[in-house]
Amino acid sequence: MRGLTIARVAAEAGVGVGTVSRVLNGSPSVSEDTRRRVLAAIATLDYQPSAVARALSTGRTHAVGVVAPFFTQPSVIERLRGISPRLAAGGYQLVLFDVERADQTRDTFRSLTMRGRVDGVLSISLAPTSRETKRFESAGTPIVLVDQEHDALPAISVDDVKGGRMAGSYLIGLGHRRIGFVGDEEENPFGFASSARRREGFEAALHAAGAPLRPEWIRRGPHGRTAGRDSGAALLALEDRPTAVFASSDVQAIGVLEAARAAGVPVPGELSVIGFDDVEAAAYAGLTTITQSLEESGAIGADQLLRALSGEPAESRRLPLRVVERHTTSRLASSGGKRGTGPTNNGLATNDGGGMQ
Amino acid sequence: MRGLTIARVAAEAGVGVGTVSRVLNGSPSVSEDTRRRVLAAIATLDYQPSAVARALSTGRTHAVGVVAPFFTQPSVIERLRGISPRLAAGGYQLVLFDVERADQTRDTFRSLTMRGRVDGVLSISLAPTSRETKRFESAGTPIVLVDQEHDALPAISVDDVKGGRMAGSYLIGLGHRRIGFVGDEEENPFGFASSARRREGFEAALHAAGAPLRPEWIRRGPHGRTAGRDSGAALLALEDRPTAVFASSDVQAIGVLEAARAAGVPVPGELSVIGFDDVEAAAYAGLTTITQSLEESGAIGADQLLRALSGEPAESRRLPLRVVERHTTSRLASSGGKRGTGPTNNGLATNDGGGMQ
DNA sequence: TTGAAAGCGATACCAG
DNA sequence: CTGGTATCGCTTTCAA
Repeated sequence: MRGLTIARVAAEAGVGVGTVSRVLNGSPSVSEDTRRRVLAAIATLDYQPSAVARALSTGRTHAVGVVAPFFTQPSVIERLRGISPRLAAGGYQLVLFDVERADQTRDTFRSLTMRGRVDGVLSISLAPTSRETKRFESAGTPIVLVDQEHDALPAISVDDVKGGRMAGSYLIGLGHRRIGFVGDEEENPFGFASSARRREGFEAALHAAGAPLRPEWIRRGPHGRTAGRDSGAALLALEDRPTAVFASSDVQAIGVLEAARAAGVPVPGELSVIGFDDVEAAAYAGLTTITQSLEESGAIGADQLLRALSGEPAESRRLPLRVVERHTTSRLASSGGKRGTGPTNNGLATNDGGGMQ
Repeated sequence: MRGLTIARVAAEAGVGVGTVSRVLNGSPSVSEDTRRRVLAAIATLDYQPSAVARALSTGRTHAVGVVAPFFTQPSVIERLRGISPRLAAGGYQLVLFDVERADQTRDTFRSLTMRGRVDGVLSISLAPTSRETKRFESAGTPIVLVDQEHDALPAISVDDVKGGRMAGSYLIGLGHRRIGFVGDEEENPFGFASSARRREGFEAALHAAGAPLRPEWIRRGPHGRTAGRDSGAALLALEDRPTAVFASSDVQAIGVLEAARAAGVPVPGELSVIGFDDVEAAAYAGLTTITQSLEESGAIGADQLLRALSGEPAESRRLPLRVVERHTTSRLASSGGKRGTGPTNNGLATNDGGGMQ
């Protein structure tokens, strides 16, 4: 059955196509009797309207494009977990645009401005250039950014510098003075800057406390667990090794934990580790970290985009950061400060919720 | 600039719309000179064709719908990791349909058969009813199933019964006789049956070896890490507790590992644990498991759908299963078999690749 | 309340 | 090689 169109339904019901369309869209100006007849015809024929035809006619696709770099990354997944249900509730489909290479970013944004592709865009960690931004504007396609700040576009962000400072201060508050850092390479083709900002805040905290800042304690490498493990191993191999480490992401922190285990360095006994993000695996690993409410950031971003889609202006939001104390940090043994000593078990947390599926 | 259409470009270039369309689609029958002129006009106007108009005209949306239950689950993510790049390479967009409640399944499949939504469907773990299957057929929408078998539709699957048998035999080969099982509830609204099938195979292996099969060693609960932990704890609290456990998924196995740690039971010293799936976290946790090549299953599913989309018939494929020995299983201490003893470190693996991002 | 017809923005066939 | 036009399937005036 090739062309089961609205015209066929109209014929079956003995009415005009306009009437069928009205029934389809719940228009009140259709007599109850006619409506029943049309509905019957629709059921008999098992008719389903064409989404594209409707989209071409109305100018709305009811689809939202979600742009994400390496969407299988834990932090991105958490954000998607917040985005998906909101979009679905708003009646929008989620079209996923994965970006695995920096040069794909431009192509992706370009294809997204093609009219009729999506009604709106949610961009995670990636920002359009000002030229692309203008394109979106002239195409009438709203775009909301997540995990970044922007002066012209609504964006959901956190204060990374402050987050770095929180991590530094937290460790210093535990009596640590020799503190290492494990983060991303700061020159990257994607333009990611959060790791660098977290490092800045971290260094500021150490500086303010008069703690030493050795260049060899600052390790930057690829984002990932294994790279984090390598950086951690390098740190632990140092003659004058740090007693604590701040990793600018949880996956890197988990790598550091592995390195410590491999080197036989007890955590948090001889090494305290704090991460950043609070992904699901952090709860599982018992990792102390700075939570940035990933899922919520996605949900809020989706909500703002939905607002924009419904005509109201979307707003930028800066989400709060908070230290989540778990089991990988503790007071430095030889110091006599005022904070309590952390637990001593390393590894698997036993009751930290988080429910990995 | 509201209506920047192909007509506007045609006017700008001083040609007909048909010619512009030919240029857009790389038709060879356009003189080099004309082509240049049209291209110039396109550049000047910064024109982008409308995807919906094109879709309505050609009957192809260049989008594929991916249906997945709880897409943030590790195993589903791994499959998506294989799917996404293939689809992108084939020029298709990925429209994600998350299913979180069983009753959404039908709505999802129904909306997917709406013509003009997507050109094809990839369904993970969820199967359409025969009625829905007919709908897809009459709509001309190819559909490929992943993680399930089907007699009328192409499907990418594994032999779950055999997998369960492999797990059971593996543990028996290590000298274990008292072996527990942790899996999903077998009556579930989604109709998932793999956990039940794995249990069947597992029990068959134990039966064949003459190993005891105590009802209290079989635990079924919700799919998830915390539920796995609870089941594991229950198993360990048993007077006559098992010396090994087969969990029908890695997340549940990881829960069992947590329970063992909480109970102070050394793994694999006093308890061997084997999982199923081989998700990324399994490598990280050093978990021995049965790999089912999740990412590859997604890639193959996508490839088959792409074939169907290009006219060739898609084929069903059954993927191989293989035991991946890591550090959570070892020979039963008191037994004198022929296999070597497993490593003794529990928890974090130190060099197992897997590169969690 | 309803039918007829004009778009929506491309593609593709048909002449020339 | 190129222009004109019918067509895709629906929504939305405009009259009646």
